[in-house]
Amino acid sequence: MKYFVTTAIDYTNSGPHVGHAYEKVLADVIVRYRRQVSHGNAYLLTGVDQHGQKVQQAARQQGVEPMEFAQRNTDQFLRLWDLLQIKKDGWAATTDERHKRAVQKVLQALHAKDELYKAKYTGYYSIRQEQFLTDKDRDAEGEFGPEWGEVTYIEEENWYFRLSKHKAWLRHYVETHPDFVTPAFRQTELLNAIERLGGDLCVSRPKERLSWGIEFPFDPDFVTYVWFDALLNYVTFAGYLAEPGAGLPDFQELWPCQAHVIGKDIMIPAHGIYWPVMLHAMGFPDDQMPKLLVHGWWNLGGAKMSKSLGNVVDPFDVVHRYGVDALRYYLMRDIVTGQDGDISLERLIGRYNTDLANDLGNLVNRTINMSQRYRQGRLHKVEHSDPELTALRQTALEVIGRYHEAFAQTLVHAALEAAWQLVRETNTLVERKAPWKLAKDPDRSAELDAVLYTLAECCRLLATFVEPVIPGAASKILAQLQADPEPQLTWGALPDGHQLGSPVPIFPRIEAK
RNA sequence: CGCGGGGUGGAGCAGCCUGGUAGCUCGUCAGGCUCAUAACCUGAAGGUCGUAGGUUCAAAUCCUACCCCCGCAACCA
Repeated sequence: MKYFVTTAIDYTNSGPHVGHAYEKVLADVIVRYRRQVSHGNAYLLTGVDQHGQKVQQAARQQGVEPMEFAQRNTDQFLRLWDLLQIKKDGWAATTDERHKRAVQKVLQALHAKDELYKAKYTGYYSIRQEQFLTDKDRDAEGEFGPEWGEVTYIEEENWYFRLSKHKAWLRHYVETHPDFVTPAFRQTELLNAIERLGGDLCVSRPKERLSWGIEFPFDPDFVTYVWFDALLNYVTFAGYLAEPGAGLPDFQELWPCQAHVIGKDIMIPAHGIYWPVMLHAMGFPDDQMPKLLVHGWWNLGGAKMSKSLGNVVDPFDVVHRYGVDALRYYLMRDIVTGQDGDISLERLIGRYNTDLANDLGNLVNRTINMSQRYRQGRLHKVEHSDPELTALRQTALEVIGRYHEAFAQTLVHAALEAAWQLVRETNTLVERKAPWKLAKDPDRSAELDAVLYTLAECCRLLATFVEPVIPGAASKILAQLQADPEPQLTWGALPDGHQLGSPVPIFPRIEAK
């Protein structure tokens, strides 16, 4: 079994902003941690949602084919994930033929089980916005405003999924599986939403209205509703119903998914209601249900980031100006997983300069430098009973425990906080032991060796602690230590006689503009 | 009674689930060190943890009521 994590697949009607980046970094960090503790047995799936009306509309506005338009935005996302060092194992693009075929098989199977039915729908329809309107779309006077353009009352046939039939099952499932949703407070919200659940889910769109989608295998005048198509990516790209030789993973190896990493906006109804019910209807037993990890939002100056307000932060720009380590570290450090945060470039620079440059980077630099200066970079793993060194080693062991504990609850900020306790105490030890004084006293030569070894070993551990969050920097630290790049979260992995490399600042300070 | 989140030293945030000396970063003040990226270390000032009750030997943490702020059409993590 592999530890399987997915992200939401991003909608390709426009390019990425920093919120998209946050989610992918979070998922990547979780998977990188799991790879550390399970010798690489983890799998990250991310991708793009390319079908649907908004894409078709946006493409038309620009006068290009939907596929071309979607591909353009897809390329943007791919470029960003590369830039952000997102180590994805699978790529879910919903126009992939393998996905389409699997979705059609699911539709066919649900149809055969009488989970789908065809019915007429009547309602108000906005031609300009190409969508049905509900009472919520009415203005204060109870009218549909001019933003909707011409509104007509129409009748349309569609396919429906028997959602409400499974309401009781879903309520019971969520109530009896408190780990279905993380963080816990979201479960209340979900249960409330389940109670309000009314009718069934319309899962088709007539082709004459929307051509950009997956065709119904048993009724070619219809295409699949975009959410129904999109949610299935989590199984289709994990190998569910895949044909032999399709180049997809072995489904048994991955499923059930340990964490669908999603934003709070798409928990209800898509991931908290539609998705588990779809799986249940498809025949997935309760012990094969996935888990949800719901994250918060980055606001800007206290306001929600939105394309229409134009207050979005461009992740390409941030990486270009401050580097990928600065962005990844900031996104993971300055928000509590699950809560909202407020993004600030001043704080990003501050976090980078104090935590990474001053505290961690400088510690590594001074450690290696002193070893080079006093011992030509060669470590001596000597026995000692120095209480301060013993205490620091004890701290290191405690931090290993807290690090695992934090990740067990996917509290990335807590893992980093734990690591920084070790950073601080190691820096304190340098002051206390003052190796530059020990170096002048031949009688304390063994003590100096013990100190230098302890410092180097702490640096090695710290590199491992930060690897999930800032993998590039971590490997640079390990390279300068000339340590084994394989993570070893135990004390004493550096052997006696180990030769360190040369110190080069890893996090150059960002100077204020 | 729509749903949910939040209110912790000057600023920004942890801690609350699993009650027990209030913690981190920045800022301010005073010292130390010189190995290091003018980085590092120590000490100090500064908080009745939104308000009022309750439970308890003990409450930022649990319970009740109230006050204030934020989000909940679409784009959208």
